[in-house]
Amino acid sequence: MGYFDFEKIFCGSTLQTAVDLLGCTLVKETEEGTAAGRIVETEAYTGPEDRAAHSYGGKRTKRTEIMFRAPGHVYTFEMHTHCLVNVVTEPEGRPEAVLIRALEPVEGIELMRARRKRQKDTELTNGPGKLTKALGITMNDYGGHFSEKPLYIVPGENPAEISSGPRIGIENTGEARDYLYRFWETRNRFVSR
DNA sequence: TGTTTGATGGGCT
DNA sequence: GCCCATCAAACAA
Repeated sequence: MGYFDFEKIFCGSTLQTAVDLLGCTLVKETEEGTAAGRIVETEAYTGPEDRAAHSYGGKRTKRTEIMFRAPGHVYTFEMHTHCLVNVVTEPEGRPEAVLIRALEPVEGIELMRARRKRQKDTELTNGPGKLTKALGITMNDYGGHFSEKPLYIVPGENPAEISSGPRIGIENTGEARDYLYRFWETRNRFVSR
């Protein structure tokens, strides 16, 4: 079993990486056990030129620092008491990332149910804050790399059919609001909406 | 030190 | 579909 090929995203575009990540598997190992899900929904955040990105204008803060590092690093951040997880893309110095928005549960479903309480199975991982809770991803994962345990990505077959649309929850970002930077597997029932 | 603001989720209508 | 809890990061002062 190998890890996702982060070399190929050195020279690719973040939009292409967002598409390439669909169908790959996100795995988190904890003391409680291993939980994993197939990535079925992503969003691209293309750095300095993208008003919706945390790194818009090249803004470099404690939070966005990791986005300037090499591809494959783990960018987690908190908002509204939830933890969201991103894959850093592009070479050192170019702060772009892909947000993982939804998974289709593959392994450790009982563990996910326990972490998510009385939720229907389709509600376990169909949102960026939900999937981090189901897999046990926290701010402790910030700065790690997706080719190392305990949080990593393994390659998978890309979906046969992919849809795209505007990103979610970025109403106040001018023209960036309309960019079609959200990608998902067509008709997959685990996408967020 | 104080104030503002979300890349959300869950509950209620 | 609408409302809002809740808190760290960011930023102003």
